[in-house]
Amino acid sequence: MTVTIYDVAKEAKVSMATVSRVLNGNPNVKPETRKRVKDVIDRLNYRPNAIARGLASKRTTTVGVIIPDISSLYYSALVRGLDDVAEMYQYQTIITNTDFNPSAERDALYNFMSKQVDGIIYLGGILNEDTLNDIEKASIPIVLCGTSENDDKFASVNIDVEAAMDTVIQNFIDKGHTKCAFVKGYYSQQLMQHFENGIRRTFKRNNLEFKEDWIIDGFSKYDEAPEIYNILKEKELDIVISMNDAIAIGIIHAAQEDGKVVPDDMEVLSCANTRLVHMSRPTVSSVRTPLYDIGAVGMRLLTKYMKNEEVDEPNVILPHAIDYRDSTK
Amino acid sequence: MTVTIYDVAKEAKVSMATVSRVLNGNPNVKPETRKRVKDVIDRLNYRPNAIARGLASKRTTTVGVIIPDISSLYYSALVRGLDDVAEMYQYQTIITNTDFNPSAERDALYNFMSKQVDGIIYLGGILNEDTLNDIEKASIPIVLCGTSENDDKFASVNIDVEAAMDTVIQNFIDKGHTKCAFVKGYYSQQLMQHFENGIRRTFKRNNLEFKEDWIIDGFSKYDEAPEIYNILKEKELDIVISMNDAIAIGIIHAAQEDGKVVPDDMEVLSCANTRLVHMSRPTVSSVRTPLYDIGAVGMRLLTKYMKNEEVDEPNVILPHAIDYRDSTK
DNA sequence: TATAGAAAAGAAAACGATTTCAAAGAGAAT
DNA sequence: ATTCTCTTTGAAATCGTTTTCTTTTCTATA
Repeated sequence: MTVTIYDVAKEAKVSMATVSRVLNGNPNVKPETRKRVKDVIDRLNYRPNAIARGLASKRTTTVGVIIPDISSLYYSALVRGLDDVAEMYQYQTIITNTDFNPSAERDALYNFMSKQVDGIIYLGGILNEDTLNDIEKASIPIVLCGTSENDDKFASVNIDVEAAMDTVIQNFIDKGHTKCAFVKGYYSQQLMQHFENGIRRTFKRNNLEFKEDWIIDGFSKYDEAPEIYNILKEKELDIVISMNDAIAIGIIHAAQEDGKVVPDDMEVLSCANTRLVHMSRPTVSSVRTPLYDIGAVGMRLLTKYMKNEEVDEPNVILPHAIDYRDSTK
Repeated sequence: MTVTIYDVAKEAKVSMATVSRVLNGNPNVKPETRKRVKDVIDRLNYRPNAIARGLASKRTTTVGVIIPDISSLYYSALVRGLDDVAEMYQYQTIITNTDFNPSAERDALYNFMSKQVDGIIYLGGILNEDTLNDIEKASIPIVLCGTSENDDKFASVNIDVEAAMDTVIQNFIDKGHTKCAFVKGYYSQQLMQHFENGIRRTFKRNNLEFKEDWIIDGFSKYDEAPEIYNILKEKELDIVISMNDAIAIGIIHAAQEDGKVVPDDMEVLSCANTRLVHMSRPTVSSVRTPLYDIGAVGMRLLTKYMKNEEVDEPNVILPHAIDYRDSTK
């Protein structure tokens, strides 16, 4: 039926071991033998069974990816970066959406372990302590991308979000503002915490109070923006830092609907950096997070671990910038 | 080191076969034995090795997905639908981005075969004849989602895009228009062909000529829209059917930049149906393609094939609608 | 009490590769 | 011609399951 390494061996009049050597580029094969085997492989159209290979070698050339939601522009940009690098290094990815659900994350992780993935990229929420231990016990390399884990236990790739927020807020304060709304989004708690920390520390440094009720949480979609806008209006907050692009745009639209002009009557800045920021009018000022690169660098880092290469810096901080566009003055 | 089925068997004082039976819910196990084995499994924290399982059973609970670009809103929406259903049926997906590159598609397909996937979801361009034969030979179930393959050789899920275009164009013609631009996008040739066919047939039925140079091809990104707009202006085309949301929005913006008012001076309708259509001003009229559902239904269909269930209709056509928003009169 | 038949359990052969270890072959040096 | 070394090859174990085929153990009936 399907042609196996045994068929090739028989046909080429060598042992399975030799075929295996040819397959894996082992140099200890006489050139003529190699050629003979290769010819047979071509002729029989033989393709090694990756599952059998995985069982024997304990390597699957597969990496598991945990992600909240692939249909989000933010995460899919990350994933594209990570997939492209995986492809370069001949790995495939198994992606699991978890919507930040801890038990879904746990299940996914155990699934990965059972499928013997060579490594894991984690873009999720908070890792459960027990699950963590199990991953460590299985000694599967794992890299955290853009989730801003405090713990230096794991390799990670991020930007310095606190610094980014510091810059943004200082800029607003320098222009005479003393308050701002912070609209959270559908991201991991820690990531949001880091953003918040950045905002807080800048207010503090300037001896200004950051009021708890400037934090607006619990919204995740563009459609909910009018609701958010009403809250902003009520609280008389005309500087808005939104973690989410789509929500930032929604707030702008809601303001316009209300007869306001952005940025004259309200300034909006987004912390995400998807294509959307260019696609609204006015265009949205934002923190330039290199999403694709975070994914790419994360996967590159992971390949190093998977191939047991030297890693000089396990916690990578990528550069960021603030792009001021038309939604701010 | 890692605990295997053998360890469980020894500890529970049964054979591996019995443990395997418990694992797979085989009824031929005495309840007390079952309990004993289960207890040991829990105690040892045993997790079956999916690779070994795959080798022995020839089932991997994995499906391969071929997709042009996961970072596209269009495709990631499809994928989310398909992933959710896969998850329900306990399958994981391996996703490969191919950018419509035929050789990348081929490689991905062979990779899937070597990894012994239980099924394949294809959202790509055109399948190569040889590759096709190999898939058939390997008898791996495959479902085409939203790629509008003419061939009824494979199961598929689509909307009737020709009918959709017919409706749209007839509507424009009824309002007295006699020409329209058709801006292609980053989708499969066949899909675009189907859209084009729909447009053509409606013009023909109305005894109107559809001019070849109304077709604008070769653009894929929002940023390129100003260029497209210039072409439109030159050709004096004020009705624009864009296959891509982002490009539709870009054209609207370019028109506005040029002092025109959409829809008064130019009407724009998009064939894609991503969240973007709501997020521009004016909002974009579009064909309501149920992307998530196409993915979900496609995966459901695939599970039927993978479990050898009865399939009554392998070529599913999902309902569509035309949503007229503010970019058309 | 014997016994047929069903239910439960075990032994061992797959599955299709890699990998270890030993053996054979080929030259080179003496 | 013999020995030694290095290269090339093969035999067989191994990876961790499932599955087939027996064998053993029950249960119910005669």
